[in-house]
Amino acid sequence: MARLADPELAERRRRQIMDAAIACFRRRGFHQATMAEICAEARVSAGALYRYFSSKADIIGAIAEDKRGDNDQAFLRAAEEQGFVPAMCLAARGFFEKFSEGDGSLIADIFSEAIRDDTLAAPLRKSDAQSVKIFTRAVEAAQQRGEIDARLDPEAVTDTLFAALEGIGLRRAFRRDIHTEAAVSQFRALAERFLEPRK
Amino acid sequence: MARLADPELAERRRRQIMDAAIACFRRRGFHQATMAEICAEARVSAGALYRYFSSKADIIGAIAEDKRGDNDQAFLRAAEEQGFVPAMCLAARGFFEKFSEGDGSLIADIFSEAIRDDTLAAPLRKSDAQSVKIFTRAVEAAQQRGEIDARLDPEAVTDTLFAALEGIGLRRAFRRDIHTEAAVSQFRALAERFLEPRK
DNA sequence: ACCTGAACACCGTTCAAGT
DNA sequence: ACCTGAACACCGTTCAAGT
Repeated sequence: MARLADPELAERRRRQIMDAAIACFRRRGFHQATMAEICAEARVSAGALYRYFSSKADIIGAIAEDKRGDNDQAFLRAAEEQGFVPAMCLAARGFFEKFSEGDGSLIADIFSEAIRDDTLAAPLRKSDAQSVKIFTRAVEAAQQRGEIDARLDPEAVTDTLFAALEGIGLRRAFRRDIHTEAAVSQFRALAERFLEPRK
Repeated sequence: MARLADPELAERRRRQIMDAAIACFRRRGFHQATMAEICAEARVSAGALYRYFSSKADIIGAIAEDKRGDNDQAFLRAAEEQGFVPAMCLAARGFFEKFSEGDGSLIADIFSEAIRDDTLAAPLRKSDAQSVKIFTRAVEAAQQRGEIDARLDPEAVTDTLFAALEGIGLRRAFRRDIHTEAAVSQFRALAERFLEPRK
């Protein structure tokens, strides 16, 4: 990538290309969508695109990094107002809705690219770790309020809940199951029993 | 695909190609591995390969179908001898070990291909449903023995445990976390609390 | 500096020709 | 019937030339 002079133009172009790419990936999936399509949708030439992104994988990486953490702050507020499990279910609903709208395979694609390509995975791990940190704080607060068993390790709880969320979402996308509320109930049943304090 | 005369030769060729493909996918991932590499590894020409598989996706579909359910019978026996959770953790260990050996991204690839491509997904859904059925029977037996809360829906339990297993495996592959035993413990903690009968 | 678009390299798939 | 491998179609990326 060449040196960029105007950071504001660069930011605008990156958004323009990412938005076009999101539209294309939604329609056809990461591997089916072609760079030519993305260029047409973004109304830039191939050469221009490669000025702002070093590869196709780089685009999906930027999209993933951009989207993650969007709802972290909303979750924190909800956790304090309504309690941890209801807030977590709210977050789960948002997540499952995205899957049903066709982002399901996009998330699977991101996983598979990130697992294979370390230069793509590194920044994603960083923003994932940030989300984990935020949710972990909410777990600790809920433990102090007695909502979550105090013997559970807060960070392990977060990671397990994220894994369950992603696993349920993937399996539903795989089965073409579009009943979002059923998925939320499934997740809630798991979370309640997992977190519940024991005598 | 042309009509095949000798079913035994056909089966041998398919195995030969699938084994070569597994080796290539392990080394370089589904999308990085080329058909030329698979042909070289299997010592057949491109034309010969396409006599037995209709596409690259078809190969990964056959591999997934072939591998799934390998351990279902072993699990059933273990569930009766040692109880449900220990047997499930044994299955989990086997699953996580595969992830650590580099099949992690392969499973992510299978998910992402299957979510996008319905002709690939259909047979996979069928064999997945069979595994679910087998594990569901074990859940019912464990409920009658009082190991699992009788109020839980057996099939939902199975699906949730599968989702957790796959989610934990994917996240660990994503984080380059190779501590299999830690993953098993994480899964066991979740499963025990999820399934435990309540007063 | 920023952009264009033709050219390049590569790869999945097909098919005419061989045994 | 079964196979070969060159040819084809396509796509991610680069780069010489333009403003």
